[in-house]
Order: sequence, then structure tokens, then C-alpha cells
Amino acid sequence: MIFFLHYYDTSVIIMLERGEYVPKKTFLNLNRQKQERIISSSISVFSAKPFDHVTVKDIVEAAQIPRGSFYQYFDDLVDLYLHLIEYAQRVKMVYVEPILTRVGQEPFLNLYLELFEAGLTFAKAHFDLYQVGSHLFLSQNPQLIKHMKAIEQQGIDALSYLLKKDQETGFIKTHIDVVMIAKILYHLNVRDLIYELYKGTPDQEIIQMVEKILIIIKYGAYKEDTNG
Amino acid sequence: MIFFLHYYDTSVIIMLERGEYVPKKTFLNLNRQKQERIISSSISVFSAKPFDHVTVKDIVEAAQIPRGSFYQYFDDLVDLYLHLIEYAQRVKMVYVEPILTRVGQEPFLNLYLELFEAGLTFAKAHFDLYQVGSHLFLSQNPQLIKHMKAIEQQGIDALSYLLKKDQETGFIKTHIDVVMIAKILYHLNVRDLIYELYKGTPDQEIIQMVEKILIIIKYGAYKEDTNG
Amino acid sequence: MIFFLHYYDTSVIIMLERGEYVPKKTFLNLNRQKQERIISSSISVFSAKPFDHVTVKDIVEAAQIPRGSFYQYFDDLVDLYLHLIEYAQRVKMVYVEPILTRVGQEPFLNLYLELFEAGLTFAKAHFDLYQVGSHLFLSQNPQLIKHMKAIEQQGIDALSYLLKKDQETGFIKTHIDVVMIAKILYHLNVRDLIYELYKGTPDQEIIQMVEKILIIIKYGAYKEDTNG
Amino acid sequence: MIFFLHYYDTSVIIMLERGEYVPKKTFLNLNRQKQERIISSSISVFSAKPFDHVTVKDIVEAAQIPRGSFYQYFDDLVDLYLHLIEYAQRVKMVYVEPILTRVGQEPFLNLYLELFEAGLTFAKAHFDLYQVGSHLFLSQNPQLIKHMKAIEQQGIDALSYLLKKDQETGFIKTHIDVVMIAKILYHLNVRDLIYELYKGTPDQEIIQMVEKILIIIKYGAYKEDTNG
DNA sequence: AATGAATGAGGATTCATTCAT
DNA sequence: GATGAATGAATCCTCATTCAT
Repeated sequence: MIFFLHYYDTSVIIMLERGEYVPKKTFLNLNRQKQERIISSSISVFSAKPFDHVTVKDIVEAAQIPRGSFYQYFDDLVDLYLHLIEYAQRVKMVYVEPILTRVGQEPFLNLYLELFEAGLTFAKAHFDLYQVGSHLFLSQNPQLIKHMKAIEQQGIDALSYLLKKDQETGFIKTHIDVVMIAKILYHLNVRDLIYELYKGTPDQEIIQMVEKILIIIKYGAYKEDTNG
Repeated sequence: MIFFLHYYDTSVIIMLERGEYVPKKTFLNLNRQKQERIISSSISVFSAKPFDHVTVKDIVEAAQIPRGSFYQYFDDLVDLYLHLIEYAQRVKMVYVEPILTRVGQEPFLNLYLELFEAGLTFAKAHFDLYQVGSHLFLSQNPQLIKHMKAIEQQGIDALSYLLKKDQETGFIKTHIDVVMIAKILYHLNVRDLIYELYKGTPDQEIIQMVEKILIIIKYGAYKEDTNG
Repeated sequence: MIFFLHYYDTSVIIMLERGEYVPKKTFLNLNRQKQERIISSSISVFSAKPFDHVTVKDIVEAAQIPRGSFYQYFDDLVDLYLHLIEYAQRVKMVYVEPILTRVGQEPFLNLYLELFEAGLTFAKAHFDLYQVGSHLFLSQNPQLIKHMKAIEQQGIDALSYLLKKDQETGFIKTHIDVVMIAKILYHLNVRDLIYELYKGTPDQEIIQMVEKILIIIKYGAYKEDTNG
Repeated sequence: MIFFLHYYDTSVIIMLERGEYVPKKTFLNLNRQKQERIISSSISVFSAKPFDHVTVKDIVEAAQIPRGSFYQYFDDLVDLYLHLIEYAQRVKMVYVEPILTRVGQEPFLNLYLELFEAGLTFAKAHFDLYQVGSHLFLSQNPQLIKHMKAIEQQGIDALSYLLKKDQETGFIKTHIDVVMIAKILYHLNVRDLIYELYKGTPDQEIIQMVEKILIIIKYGAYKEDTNG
């Protein structure tokens, strides 16, 4: 079993034996320059508005390609978009990978903050690409919902897997359901913190928020003598 | 300052001197029977698909009214939808209100599970209405996003307010930022558990999930001797 | 033959045996207060936008009357509008009449400036009413075009009649076609000077423009020795 | 500074370094035959009714093109209409240009009659096209009003410019404001004579009217000994 | 393979007038 | 006479996808 670890939208995603998303051959046959022009202008378009509001016209105008060519390179907008998502994931990995090598050497919840920071660094360095990815979570397109759910499941599975290790090692109480911690972390990342980024909250504050949450998760909110 | 406590989409909302959303006079002038026919068929439509996919045609066909009449009764689909949301909130209150009267008598996190269960009961008893409400969180309509953000803020504020009380009373550790707990609870409800309901997870399981999360939040995941 | 002299849109109109425009009996049966409310709010509406853009909705909302009532009081928007035009003409007459009594005592072109000034005074004193009238000339409604053409013809006829007198008295050269002078004066008023008023040109400047035109008409533009 | 002289709607227009109005590329890409079919049927439509009454349906039915194609070729009806106006101007130029070459050789007011006649010849030879242009002056469409005002200003400026020359040469009295003559001529053309054409007044009569007006403007209406 | 014109269904909204109470 | 709900035709504009060259 090979783990591909993906940091996606400020969340860790481990994709298990994930199938690469391959664009149509006609697109791959284009010269590198043209491929890049199409990809980079598509990123501009998909970062500027949520997927459901993007039209084929937007793409062909931005990429300066004929309408017919679009359908020769891609099946439809979903096809192109999934290609971009794939690309975003690859770029994100560069930021997250170094940290993942340290998995197992220390409690994962301690490592988690660093993963989160790496995700934030990625988001700042490639804001367009980050936004393309974040828009996945807004779409009501059935295919994309399916894809998103799969990514979500993978993300939660990966987090659960790593937390489980900590439980086995003895850091985490045995009666705790680590899947619930995974869910808390995943949703906080994907849903809430995306929004903070959108609002322009300074990095420092965002990181503090995560720290606060980690403290709650680690040590609980109740005083020891509370019989809640 | 009067608090209206609303339970909305499985989240507690304290609305401070909230202005009721009033439909157009032309709609209110209709006889009760017709009003109800329009409302109930609109609920069917808005529960079956997310807001952004609903068309005026869907409504007028379901309600059996002429196109022109729709615009006489409502400004547009947003107008009608907000009216339904308002209605859903009122119905939900019936389930939640009894529990809210007990606020202050015991730690709120203990009460929270009951509030959650009441929300679940509402969702089961009025599944259509529940879904109409849950669709608010999917829309990309600017007006609805604004409305949703306001509701979200109110929900988090309300939860924070109640948790703050517990902190003052001494249940919750003083250095904890209760707003973060509020966010965890709010998002788990609105985002995650909505999905469980959608998947058809049995009530019992859903409630167990909440219990597990509450335990983590209350007592933490780490063993006491862990230096995390 | 009785002459009704009307000063309309800064132009003199003599209406020959003009038939009064009478509103429907149902409207006249209303109490004075209600009649006035309807008229004054209709003036607001028709002064704010050109006739072709006014809807029945605009009127019933401004006048606070039921939709059905509108059709009881008036045949349609044209009916109401013509009623307002009639009213505007009556008000304008108050300003113009005193000057008309002096017709025949001096060359009409000398008197004309005073008539023009009186029209300007009216326009300033009853700006709403003035605008209601000026909008007649923009409409593409067949009925209103017909009405406008009739008014135009009457205006030109009246001016021609008065200028003819001057020609008979010996002021104006015998070979001159006074109808052309009438047309110049009429169109300058109705078309060009309306626009100056709309642009907010100061009264003083507008009057100077008329003076300049009158000098050209009276004495010509060419030097005596020009063989044009 | 280059002067382009345009004869537009029976009025002389000198357009100073005027930018051509260019239709969308998608329209220009059509084969000549199709372009012509669309243009000529649009001319039929826009000559038959004033701009404000023309619908997209009218155009697509007349031109036998699908609704969607219309929006591919033109932004909207204004876009198409301005294209036609541009076209009309070009055609009109053919009639007027020869006369403009003689400007400066004789008093402009003498030349004016010939310009007017040329305009009349154009109007008779291309009655549809002439009417398309004349409808510009009736529209209440904000964009077209702006366009019309610009054309009007250019027309009056051009006439003023040419009359000013005559004043410098010594034909026109120095104290005369030539702008007022320009306004008289412009409005008589655009507003009044358009109507004569519409009524079907014979050319001979129309030309006589202009002659009469020119005599008034040149030599004045008053007898020399009149102290007006 | 490249191109971009062709298509027409589909959605939102407005409005004058009638008609039932 | 007062009222205001009922009606549905009409209009603008968008868009994904196909197809002929």
C-alpha cells in the first residue's frame, strides 16, 4: 500500500493508491507552451469565480483558443477543472511532503500545526491555485460533489490513520474515537479556515486559532474536578 | 436586550431583537388555503434541489399559479426562499425552546446534546423543511451567502455566549477560548452532520458521534502524562 | 372665431375653437381632495420620466389608488396624460395671457421676447408641470404624436397669424413667408430651448440666445452690400 | 487636424478625427452574402419603426437567423443600430462630398442650399436608410441619446465653423452670433424637414421652404426703416 | 487537427387589462 | 363604485455542444 500524501486546501489528504487524473491525449499532444498558456489562464478563470459560474466562453477567451478546440482537449468543464485540481495537489505536496517524513517520530497532533502552516504557506505562495482548489467545495455539480466527497473521505481516513498510530503508541486515550478528531480537524480546515483566509485574517491569527483548537482537543475544556 | 433563541439547522441561534422577514402584502392577502398550497409546494421544490438549481418555472408549476402571479407574491426566488427559511426557523423553535429554558441550570455542554437531539427530531419530523434550510449553506447566491454568514455569526455568537457563562461559573478552564469550541460545534452541526443525515446514518449513530466529540472537547484526547 | 391662446412649452399656441379635454365622469365624481392627490402624484410621475416609460403601476403606487380604480377613472395612460397636458396648458395661460392683451399694439417680434420670458417664468415656477408637457415631444405613442402634431400646427398657425398682421401693418417685408419665421421660432422653442433648460443653462443666457435669434430674423445676417 | 465631412440626416456634420464604429469580429467573419442579408433586412426593420419599438425577434425573423446568432454578431440592438447609422453616414457622404470640396470658394449660406438638396437626393435614393437615420432622433434609449447629442453637437459645430469663416471674410455682420444661425439651420433640417419628408411634401416645395428661410436669415424680415 | 459559426432551448422579469367579489 | 388578484404573452439574454469547412 503506497501513501500519497496530499495537502489540500489547508488539510492533509492521504490518497491511497490514488489514480492519476489524465487529460485527453489531444491536450497532451500540444506543445508545452500552448499547454501552459491554457492551464495558466484556466487557473485565472477558476480562481476568480466558483466552478458553477464558469462558462466555456470564459475559458476559450482567457486561453485564446477556438471554441471547438476546447472540446477537443477536454470533455467538458469538469474534465478541465479536475485536471487543475490534480495539478494544485501536486504543487501543494511540495510544501507538505518534508513534514510528512517526520510522521511517527512525535505525536501527530504536535506535527499537525506544522502541516497546517505549510498549507498556509502554499496558499499564500500560490493564491490562484489555492482558490481553484477551494472552489471545489462550493460546487453543486454532481460529478464534483462526488469527487469532493472522495477527497474528504480520503482526508479523514488519512488523519484517522495517523491519529490511530498515536493511540497505539499511547499518546491518545484508548477510549477516544480518533475518527471524530479527524473530522473536527478536517472540517475546521476545509470549511472554517478557508473563510478566514478569504476574509484576509492575518496568518498569525489563523495559526493562533489552530493552536487554541489543538489545546482543546489535547487537554479538554473542562476543569479536572468537573463532573460534566 | 431580549434574546430570541432560534434553533436553526441543528445549531442554536440567539437572535438579538431580530427583525422578522415579512412576505409581500400581496401574498398575505391571499386566502389561507392558497397561501398554504404555495408554501407547501415551494417547500417540496426547495427541498428537492439546492436553491441555485430551482427556477421560477419549478415553483409556478408545483404551486399551479401563473408566472405573473409569482412576481406579484414575491420579489424573486430569494424572497420566497427567505420566507421559507423564516418559516422553518419558527417550526424548529417549537422543538428547541423547551430545552433552552433550562439554560443556566447545568453546564451548557451537557445541555448541548439535548439541543442536538431536538434538532434531529425536528429534522426527522419535518424532513422537507429541514432540507430547505440545509440548502441555504450550499447556495452561491450573493444575497443568500450574506444571509447565511449572518446566521452563522449569530449561531457562533450564541454558542460562545452560553459557553462563556460556563467559564464564568467555573466549569470551563479559564485559559480556553470558548469561541473555538463554538466554532467546532457549529461547523460539525451545519456541515458534517447534515451530511450524515443526508447519507441516512441512523439517529443512534449520529448521536453517538456527537457524544464522542463532546467527550473530546470536555476532557481532551491526551493522557494526563503526555507532554504534547 | 374665438382664439384660446396657450403658452406651451415656452411657445405660444393659439388654439382655435379648441375642444376641452374632459376626464371621465367617474374621476370628476371623486371628492376634490382625492382628485387632487391623483393629479399631483401623476404629475410627479410624468415629470420624472418620459411618457413611454411610465407604467400603470407607477401611477397607482404614487397615487395610492387600486389598480382597478385607475381604469375606472381613466381609459388608459394616454387619457390621464392628456388630462395633465390640458391642466398644464391652463396654468401656463395665467403667465402668458397678460402679454397677449398687448398684441396688435406693437410689432409682434418685439412682443415675442416677453412671451418667451413669461414661458420661462412658468417653467421655473412649475417645473414639474413644465416637464410633464415637455415629455409630450419625446413620446412615440401614436395618439400622443397625433396630439403633438396638432398642437404644433396650432402653434405655428398662431404665430403665423400674428406675424401676418405685422406684415399687413408694414413692419415685415411683403415678400417674406411669415410661416417660415413661425416655424423657426416654434422649433427653436420646443426643441432647442427645452434642452437648454434641461442642461441647466441660466435664464439670462437663454434669453440672450433668443435675443440673438430675433436680431438675425429681424435684420438678417448679411451685410447690405453682400450679393448672396 | 483632418476634417471628415459627413452629411447626416439632412445636416452637415464635420467629424473631427472621428473613430469608425466597428461591428464585432464574429459578424465580419460571415460571408459577404450573409452579412448583406442581415444588414439589408435590419435596415428594413429599423426603417419601418422607431428604434425603441424594434425587438430582437423582429430582426432575427427578418434576417432569418437564429436568436443566438444575433447575440453572436452584435452585443444588442443598439450595437446593430449604430452599425447601420455608420453605414448610412458612409452612403450619405457620397452625395454630399462633391459639394464640400467647394467650401470656401463662395459664401457658405449660398452653398448650404446645395448641400440640402444633396441630402434630399440621398433621402429619396435610399429612403429606407434615410429613415433608419432619422429614427435616431426619436429614441429614448440612453446610449442613443448620447450618440445623438454628440452628432448634434458635431453638426452645429461644423456649421458654426463654416459660418465663422464667412464672418471673417466679411459676408456676415460682425456682431452676429453665427452659432445661432447654425442652430436654426440644424434644427430646421433635423426636426422640421424630416417631418415634411415624412408627410410626403414634394421636393420642390421643401426646397422652396429652405430658400425662404435662407432669405430671412440673410436679409432679415424687417423693413429697413423699422425700429424694432 | 483547427476553427468558429449555428443552434434553440431555457430562464428571469414586466405589464396592460380584465374580472370576480 | 372599490378593490386587487389573475393572467400569460412578450422580451431580453445566455449557453453547451455540434458540425461543416
